[in-house]
Amino acid sequence: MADPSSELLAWFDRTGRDLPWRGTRDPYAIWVSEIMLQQTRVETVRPYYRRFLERFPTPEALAKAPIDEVLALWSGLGYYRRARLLHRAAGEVVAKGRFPTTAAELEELPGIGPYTAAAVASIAFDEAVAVLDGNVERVISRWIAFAEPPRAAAAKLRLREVAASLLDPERPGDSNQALMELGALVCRPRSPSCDACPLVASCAAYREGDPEAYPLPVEKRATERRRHLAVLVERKDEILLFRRSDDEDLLAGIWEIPWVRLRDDGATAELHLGTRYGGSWSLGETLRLVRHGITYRDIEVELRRGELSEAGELAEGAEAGWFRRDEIESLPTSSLLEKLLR
DNA sequence: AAACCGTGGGC
DNA sequence: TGCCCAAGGTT
Repeated sequence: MADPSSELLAWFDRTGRDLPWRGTRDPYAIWVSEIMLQQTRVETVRPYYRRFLERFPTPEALAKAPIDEVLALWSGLGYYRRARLLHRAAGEVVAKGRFPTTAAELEELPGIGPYTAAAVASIAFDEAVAVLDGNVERVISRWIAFAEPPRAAAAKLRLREVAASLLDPERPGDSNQALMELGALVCRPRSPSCDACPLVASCAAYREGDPEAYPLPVEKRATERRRHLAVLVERKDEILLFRRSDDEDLLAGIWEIPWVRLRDDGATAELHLGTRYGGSWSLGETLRLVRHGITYRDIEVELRRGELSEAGELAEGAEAGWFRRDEIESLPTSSLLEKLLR
């Protein structure tokens, strides 16, 4: 009874959180939760998950919805490509006529990689396949004092092997979730609570005395900062928005207020949103400039005083329109717009 | 393989 | 403030 696998599962049974996507065996619901949870915290996902499943309770409901409605429910969650791929994959499931039941089959769907395939297969279908997410990487790296950064494919393979050795074949879904839960609550990136850890007795990093030393750091690229200017343009009770082209890499198909890149000296240097704009808007409408800051990974958007002077036109694939605030809720938007209207 | 995609919380 | 980094996948 003192083997690590049993200790881990017993700990999970005792202290595991009661999350909305636990307590269901519906593979579709579990799938949706796993997509939303990609690189996204549990507390952020909660409200989105509830609304999304309420509106799209089945793959059929999701598949037949227009993509803009899917994106509207995803608005503010980030990584919008996830929503597009989920929508596309739902169409494939419906076309196929049945839900994929193995990790190998699941991984063929767009947006489902090794992690998500293993998570859905183990949780919904009891397939004894180990997940390797950021939590498991950290837990296992510490448990075996893994001496290389979890970057190369070979390193990940090794970590997954060890994770698999901790799997209870009778309860693979709970075993996987236990490892992730442990990483999220106890074996945290900083200040792990080794006192509360069910694996402490066999943890190599703990024995060495400095569990935080693992996993070994992955080299990170330098980030470039760019400054932008964003402007809220209003006329009466309407706001001017632009819909970014579906071909954009960043925020494809998302409605936003106009923002432009600034040169280092603060002058407008480059037009964003795939748009050109300027005098053509200023047809007597009120230009209201708002102060606000928002940061994408390496892009700072700053709302501040500015002059719009260049004449312009809409770029290929982009679209412009005036909307009342109550209409904007049903549009695909980003957090920039959501914060602005808050 | 490395770079890219959004956002928010924690320190 | 600035930086880390989160239930990753795609290219």
